[in-house]
Amino acid sequence: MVARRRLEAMEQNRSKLIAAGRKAFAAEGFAAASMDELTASVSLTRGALYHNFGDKAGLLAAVVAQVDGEMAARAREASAAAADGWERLLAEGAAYIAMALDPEVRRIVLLDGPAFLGDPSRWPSQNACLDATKRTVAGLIADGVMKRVDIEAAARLLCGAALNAALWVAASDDPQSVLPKAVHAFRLMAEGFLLGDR
Amino acid sequence: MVARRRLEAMEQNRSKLIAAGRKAFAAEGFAAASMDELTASVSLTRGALYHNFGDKAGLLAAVVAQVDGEMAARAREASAAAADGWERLLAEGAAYIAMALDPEVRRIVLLDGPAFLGDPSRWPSQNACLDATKRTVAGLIADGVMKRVDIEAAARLLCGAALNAALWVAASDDPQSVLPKAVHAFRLMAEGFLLGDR
DNA sequence: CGGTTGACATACGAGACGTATGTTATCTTC
DNA sequence: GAAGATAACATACGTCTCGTATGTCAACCG
Repeated sequence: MVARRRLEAMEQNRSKLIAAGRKAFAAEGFAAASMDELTASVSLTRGALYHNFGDKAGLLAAVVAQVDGEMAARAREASAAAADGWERLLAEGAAYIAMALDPEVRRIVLLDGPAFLGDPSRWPSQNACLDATKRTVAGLIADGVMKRVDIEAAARLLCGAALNAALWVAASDDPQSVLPKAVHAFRLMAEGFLLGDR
Repeated sequence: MVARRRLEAMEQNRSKLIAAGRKAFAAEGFAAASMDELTASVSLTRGALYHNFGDKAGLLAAVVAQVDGEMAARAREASAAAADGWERLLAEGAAYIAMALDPEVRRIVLLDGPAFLGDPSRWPSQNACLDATKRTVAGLIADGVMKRVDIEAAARLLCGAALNAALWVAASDDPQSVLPKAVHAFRLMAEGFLLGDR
């Protein structure tokens, strides 16, 4: 407690800053968040921030990576509970829609992330949604379940549909009542990729 | 030329500011654009800006409304050229994907717009993409072409898929080669909403 | 044990936004 | 037709923010 190792203390400060970033960015948005207030809220100064993350966008990238990692974990849970490969794709989609109900996810990953960090597929954290969907789609095409379509195109469309539906659900007046509508429509649309008729 | 009517001059200044906003926001992004430089580029000062648009976000809203209006016009053109109702939906989707190749549309309407103005469906300009798609979907359901699904949900998913695919196309290294892949995948996915099998 | 390095704090400067105040041309009203 | 009122800007100011440059202190190392 008294004499911590240097790296250990540094890692602790990084965690505190990232945690403060999640709160501030989610509450006020990236642009409006003040780095002075943010760092002071964890008893540090901007010196620590610029030393660890380079600039304000660097902290955003670190926050996005953390949230994105948690999203990937939840997606894997939903995926594991599914029976076959096709149900796995649908489960992942429903999971992403549900995840976007979290204000942190919505504001940080879906709005400010693309606006201030550029295209999600070029993030260091590699956007969990896209990555998982691409793998699932690739498997379904190989198994002859899905029509032969460009993997990245299908993944982009599916993720885009899911995340956009999620933004709608979150912005609606009664999220809980429109969520099933979104999930149902997503399922129908995804079935457009199914081979045969069933 | 010499003694213009008051309202006419004011409308001209508004137009100049909006035009400057389109350039600056597209080139530097909303957050990085300086209102001093922007107003000076059309021989005005920030006084004119704050008098006409209230604040910086007000100018963004005006710019978004203008670009959004142009998008709606182009969507109507694409729609009018289509044979039946279903082809009209696909044509609109393809048109939106193509439109997002324009850096102005991408940066202003798809990235900064949602981030700084909130959910597109609550914009004063009412988001052309969403609105047109909703009308088309409603017609197709009434005609028994599409499955009975929540209209807003279907429109949101279709627009989300199209716009997200567009962001992918735009961010790719060779946009012209991936665009057909995106359009093809969009068509397949939309067919999930079709009644019957063909 | 003294020098060095790294992690962080502090001080500073450059802009940027929004507002409050001033200025001028146009419109109204008697 | 002239004076007051109003609208459309310009100007000046204060406050905030980010990024950097400099300072400082504890931890490490030979």
